[in-house]
Amino acid sequence: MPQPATTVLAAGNPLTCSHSDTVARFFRALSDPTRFRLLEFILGGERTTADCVEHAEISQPRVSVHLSCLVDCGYVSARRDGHKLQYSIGDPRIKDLIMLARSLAADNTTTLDCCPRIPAATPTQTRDAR
Amino acid sequence: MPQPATTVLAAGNPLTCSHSDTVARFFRALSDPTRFRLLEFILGGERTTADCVEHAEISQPRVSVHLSCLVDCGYVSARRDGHKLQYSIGDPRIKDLIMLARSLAADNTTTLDCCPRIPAATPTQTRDAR
DNA sequence: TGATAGTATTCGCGTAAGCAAATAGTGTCA
DNA sequence: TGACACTATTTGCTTACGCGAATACTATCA
Repeated sequence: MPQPATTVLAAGNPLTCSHSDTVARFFRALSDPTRFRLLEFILGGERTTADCVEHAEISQPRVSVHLSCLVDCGYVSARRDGHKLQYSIGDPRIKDLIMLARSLAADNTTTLDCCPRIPAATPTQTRDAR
Repeated sequence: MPQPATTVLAAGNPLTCSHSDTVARFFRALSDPTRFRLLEFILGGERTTADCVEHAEISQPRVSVHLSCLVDCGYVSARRDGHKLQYSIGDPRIKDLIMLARSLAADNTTTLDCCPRIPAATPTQTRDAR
């Protein structure tokens, strides 16, 4: 189903000026399993850093970096609550994005898992997380 | 807006079994600028490998690898046409995903570009990207 | 205002993954 | 079936980036 290049651009939005590289950077934030799991966790409700550390099972500094990244990329927003920081999803469209991706990924699990270009889902392979 | 963790899972879809790592892998395919640009290019209509090579301005072997990756991850499908291969978008939801991401990324361009966790949009760049 | 809980930064390391160049493989048509 | 157009793989290199460990910073409250 070949579509002219203008189809996307003429969809009635002002997004045509959004450079591809920026969108790729945006996706990059979700391409790390740890970060993506953190986002999913926060998608389930407001979470403190401590919650995230416990959930992610990695060091606090690492979680801090990942959360900062998610904030910078616009996925989550932080709110101070006494000593702690509370993280939550800032935009309802994030949920749509995740669910859409889940749906698409689910339909391609077999080939996805075999893609040699993106070898294993587990970085720093110390544990057999498969 | 804190939501219970069950909200996503009880949304009436069977996607709960789709592991986070698989979805992260799915996103990984779009996290590379070259690959993402190729996908956008193909989104504009059916393209041959030669078209993609010309568009991406990298070597044919590299393009081949990227296209294979996009096929494996379910973004595009390939069709033989004489000597050539024709690539096209396989699923209309892909377009939705891209447009949603474009929209979200556009709203966060400033912070996105400053995220030190995802340094520069240009790989293999000799300049000091900080 | 000082103690401290909570968060962020720096450092060094190792793997992931992008690239070009060379080359091998495969499908199509004369 | 051989020649050729097109596509995929291999090799070697370099950079990106995730990790833990150590440590520095900072906001809050007694």
